[in-house]
Amino acid sequence: MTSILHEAYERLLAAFGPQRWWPGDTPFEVLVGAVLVQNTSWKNVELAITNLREEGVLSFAGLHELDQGELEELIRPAGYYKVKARRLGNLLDFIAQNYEGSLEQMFSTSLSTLREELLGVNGIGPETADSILLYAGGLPSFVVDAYTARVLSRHGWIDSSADYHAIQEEFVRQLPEEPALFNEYHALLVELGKRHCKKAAPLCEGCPLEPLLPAGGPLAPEW
DNA sequence: TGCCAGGCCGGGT
DNA sequence: ACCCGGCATGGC
Repeated sequence: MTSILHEAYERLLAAFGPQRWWPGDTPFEVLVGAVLVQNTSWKNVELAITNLREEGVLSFAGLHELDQGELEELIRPAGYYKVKARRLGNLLDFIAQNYEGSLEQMFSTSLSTLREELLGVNGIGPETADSILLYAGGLPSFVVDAYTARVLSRHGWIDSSADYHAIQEEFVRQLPEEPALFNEYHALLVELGKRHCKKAAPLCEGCPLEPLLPAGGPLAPEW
């Protein structure tokens, strides 16, 4: 009843401990962060979030009514600020039109339906959608990011050309669909990536998963 | 000092 | 169906 991805999870948890992750005091804050963090370090996102909080607009109504130019200036530290202001606007418009501006109402929709709807919003791709579903909504949607793909690829557990959906399917296939597990696992993979699996470092020095390097190739049946 | 960070879109082959 | 440039700031 074990799998290589389950085993990897246990190792990461033992090595790093629980991450208690995704900084954000409210689901709305998490949702905003999910857009702002696109291809950007969390450090920069924190600066932008701080600006929004100090301006008193870190709420649905506050952000939705905000002038686009004002929004751009406030989120500037997060980079791509014009694009992200537009994408945030698109997302808030969507929530206003379909769920009366209520996240609670939005997250009461079925997971698969809501995911498709989010992907229909311009600027919301698979990772951002899954981050919102999992970290803001508490729904079991596994988040795949650049670190996840790199870690799995370097261990030979997936083909380096595997796309988002294929990678996500591996996790769903091997793990129970529990939001708390998906949440913690993604956080652990990001931590692993930061410490041992950066893009420029071909070797994973001191990687806690090193002993797992296999015997049997990618996703060997015995796992 | 250059490279990178928890993507995604649009236009070109 | 791919491939690629554009988007932008702050940290190491």
